[in-house]
Amino acid sequence: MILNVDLSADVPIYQQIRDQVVEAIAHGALTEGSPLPPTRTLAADFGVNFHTVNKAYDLLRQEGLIRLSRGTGAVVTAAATDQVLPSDWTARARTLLAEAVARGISPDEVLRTCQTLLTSFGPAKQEDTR
Amino acid sequence: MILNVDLSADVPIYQQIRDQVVEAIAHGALTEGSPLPPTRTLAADFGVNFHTVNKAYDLLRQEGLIRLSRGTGAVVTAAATDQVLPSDWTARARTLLAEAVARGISPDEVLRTCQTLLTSFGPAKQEDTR
Amino acid sequence: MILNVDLSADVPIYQQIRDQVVEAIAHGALTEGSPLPPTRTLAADFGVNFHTVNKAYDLLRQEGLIRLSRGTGAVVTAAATDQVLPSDWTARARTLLAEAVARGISPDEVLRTCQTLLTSFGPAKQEDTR
Amino acid sequence: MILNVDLSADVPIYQQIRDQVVEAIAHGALTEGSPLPPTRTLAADFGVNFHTVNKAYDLLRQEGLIRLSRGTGAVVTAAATDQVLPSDWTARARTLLAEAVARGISPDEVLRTCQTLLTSFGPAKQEDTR
DNA sequence: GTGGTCTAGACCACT
DNA sequence: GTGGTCTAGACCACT
Repeated sequence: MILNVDLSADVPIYQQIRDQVVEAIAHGALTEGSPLPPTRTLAADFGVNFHTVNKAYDLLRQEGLIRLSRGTGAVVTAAATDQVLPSDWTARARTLLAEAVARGISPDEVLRTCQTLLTSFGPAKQEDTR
Repeated sequence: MILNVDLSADVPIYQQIRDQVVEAIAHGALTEGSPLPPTRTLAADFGVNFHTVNKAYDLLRQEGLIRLSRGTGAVVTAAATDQVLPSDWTARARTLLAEAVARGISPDEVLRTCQTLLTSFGPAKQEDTR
Repeated sequence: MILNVDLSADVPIYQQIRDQVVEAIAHGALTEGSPLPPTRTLAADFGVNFHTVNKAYDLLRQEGLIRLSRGTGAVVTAAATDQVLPSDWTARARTLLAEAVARGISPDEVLRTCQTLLTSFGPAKQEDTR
Repeated sequence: MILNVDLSADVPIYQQIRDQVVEAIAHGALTEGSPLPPTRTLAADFGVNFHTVNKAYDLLRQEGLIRLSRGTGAVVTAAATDQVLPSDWTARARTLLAEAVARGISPDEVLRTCQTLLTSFGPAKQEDTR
């Protein structure tokens, strides 16, 4: 897993780390049981404060995507069993999609973009077993 | 246009108002030139301070979705002419979609949800059944 | 003189009219004594309210660039005799130039842009006398 | 960094603060990572309400020039990487320059003034005379 | 009558 | 201790 943080971006660093872990899980680069780098290692790599990485991991834990334990470190949790999108996700999606449409982009074009983004996730899961 | 604010939600009230205006524009409930309620009127309807509505309107103005002038009040701006999704929109969409997939929802299911949300926007204009 | 107003722009229409008259004078398309179109004519051409054009003309009058009289209509005033830039102009220029530099554009590049804009004004004054 | 606000000027106080921070960045008095004074401290210094400073900082944040976070306060963002002047900047510059020329100032004189203003920005970085 | 600005003061969220 | 949000109320600018 390769993470990149942009120290000068307007998105908080902990949020960037959280987002990239989420995307890595979606891509299948991280699967159930995959260990995440120790917070201190990651912090050293990025040259950021240890607490910043800690905060990202804590966010992911709150979202139920990773498990933290003293000995084992951080590992990816099994995907949730319930297959319904939480209503707050739908609300955020509605607003985001509305934003594009309100700016004059056609719904078709927006959907195509979503499809492109989604297909970039799916395939990785069929872990190539050569 | 029907707006609802949830005073106890963790999303700031001004953001909720902004989001709902964006959605109303996407739905076609508000179109180019449509007047928005005066800040103070809307504030009274919601039982919130007019400054809160003011901030929402100011956000929308900065996003180029509405125009504000003292005498005339707030009116919806024409949709932008450029039809490309800004890269920052795509980045936000990528993260949001990844979040659903990382939670174990299948990409197909996520796409269907997006499609449902999007069709609730577009059709309003094609609704004439002649 | 050809004026264009963008009804959907975020810049107020009266401001757009004012700006374009200023630019026409700078270009030499309008010189001392040149008549401006009657406000009602211009308003009809643009499909805007008569008061909007009126406001633009009043702004120009306050700036000393045109003269208004009931019979004669609006005519361009002689260029001011004092050849110094008012301090408030310099202040506005300072802020505008600083904005570009603060965003990482090199001062040289900014100056070149100013020069290009300025040379587009000058030549027109040598009214071709064929 | 030395800031001055003129309470009796027609330019809003929050705009004056915003402009001066922009100029300080252009001058190199504030560089990437430089902390800005806490909103409440600055407000006390000027004898204005902290909300006024807040609005100025919020503007700067939206322009991407500073970053705000609760614990850390306000710090200057890295300069943008793209080196092109946005078209809206050029439009504003065109109008401003036209204004000077329309008042009878020679384009050469205007350009010289721009150059003087610009050289007051750049050199701060090259000032090391080793 | 409309939005725009500013003051004053409270409480909250995050560090 | 820092910014973020919200309320309450005043006065101003422009239509």
